[in-house]
Amino acid sequence: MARLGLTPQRLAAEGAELADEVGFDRVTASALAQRCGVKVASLYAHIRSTQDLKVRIALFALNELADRAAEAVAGRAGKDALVALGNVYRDYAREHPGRYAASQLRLDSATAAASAGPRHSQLARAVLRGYHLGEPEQTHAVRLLGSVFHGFASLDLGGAFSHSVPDSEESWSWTLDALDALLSSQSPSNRRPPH
Amino acid sequence: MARLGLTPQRLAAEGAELADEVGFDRVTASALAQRCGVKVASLYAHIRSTQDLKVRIALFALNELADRAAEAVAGRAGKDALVALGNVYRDYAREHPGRYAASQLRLDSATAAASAGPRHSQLARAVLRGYHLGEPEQTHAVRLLGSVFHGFASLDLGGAFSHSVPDSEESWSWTLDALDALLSSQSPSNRRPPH
DNA sequence: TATTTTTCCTAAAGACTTTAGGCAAAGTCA
DNA sequence: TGACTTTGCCTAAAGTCTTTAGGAAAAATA
Repeated sequence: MARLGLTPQRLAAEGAELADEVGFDRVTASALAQRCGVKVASLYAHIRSTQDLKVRIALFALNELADRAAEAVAGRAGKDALVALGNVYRDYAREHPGRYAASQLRLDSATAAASAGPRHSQLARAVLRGYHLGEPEQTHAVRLLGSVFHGFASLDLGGAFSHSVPDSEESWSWTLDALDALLSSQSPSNRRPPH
Repeated sequence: MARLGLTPQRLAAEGAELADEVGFDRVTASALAQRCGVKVASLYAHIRSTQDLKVRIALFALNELADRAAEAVAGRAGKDALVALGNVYRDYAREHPGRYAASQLRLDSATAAASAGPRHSQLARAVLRGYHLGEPEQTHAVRLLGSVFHGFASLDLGGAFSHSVPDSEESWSWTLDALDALLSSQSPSNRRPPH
């Protein structure tokens, strides 16, 4: 009965660790309680349900990922920014597979709107400033970036590219080059920004 | 005790239906048994475990998806083939969200190798024949296509593009145009194939 | 200090998974 | 056809996870 001072935030963070260790789909209230040195029922003072816990982990991961993305994009522009942003997603999926899986959890629209999701779009928009796109091209490009980054990270994480030549790494560089070329050619001026 | 003639294949198909109705993560042996008009324990004559059931549903979905992709690509070339292939994935995710989620289930490498996964790569390669890429560009392009198709379908399904202007549909057309342009520019001849 | 709130606990009910053992239907073979 | 084996379904039961209810002690508040 020594009180441990658990909070929903702390539980989300511990849950994120647990997800990385055993997989997001195996995060249970039982396992988390054990990890925190507490009985299962005690968790229900802090979370409403296991689903609620999973949502909190998802929000935690989305936020952490947005923080990293913001850090990577700051002070960079053009292709540098594009590569830095892409690497954040790819590296996060590799370093924190459980959190990455959590970040893909389906959220209801109110929760999604209050999540760090919009920050991710904003960061993609910031990167695209270097390519001088108008609307609606910029929005399309935001979605393309999201699709490629998420799709690549997801397939890479799933092992779709492993045990096969060439290296996943090479395809990733090639993909970033291709995206840069594509976005540059979409620019109204149709010129590459200065290196 | 009227015997229903269940088989692992039939259970996978019923499981796929169930996944579309309630979501892949809520597919349980209990629910499937109820749906088949059988007691839970009876399922274990056909499947080893719930995990085994999920794997079978995943394989079912991958196969069905590959069949559709093959059908769409047959008799088409160039951009037509690219668009047709992309639409298969996008439409499948929309029509069969549970099956699409199942198709993303992580499989161990032996199972993955025996799945329809390789057929998907082959179909992407077939589409890319129209762009006359050499190696390793073709492999990179296969991966890019996989990333974009999967990423877009996944985000679209997650509602990331809904309730927002412009329409997801427009971004999809734009994306396919962009991919076509990109692949054409990667071609050694650097010329667009005839329309 | 007295009171209220919070955080932990034990207990218990309900759902899902999985194994064990039994019985009758379906398939096999004289 | 009748005996034998196999198969597919059943009931029963044990284990895990979720969730609620109610109680006791620590922490916060007045």
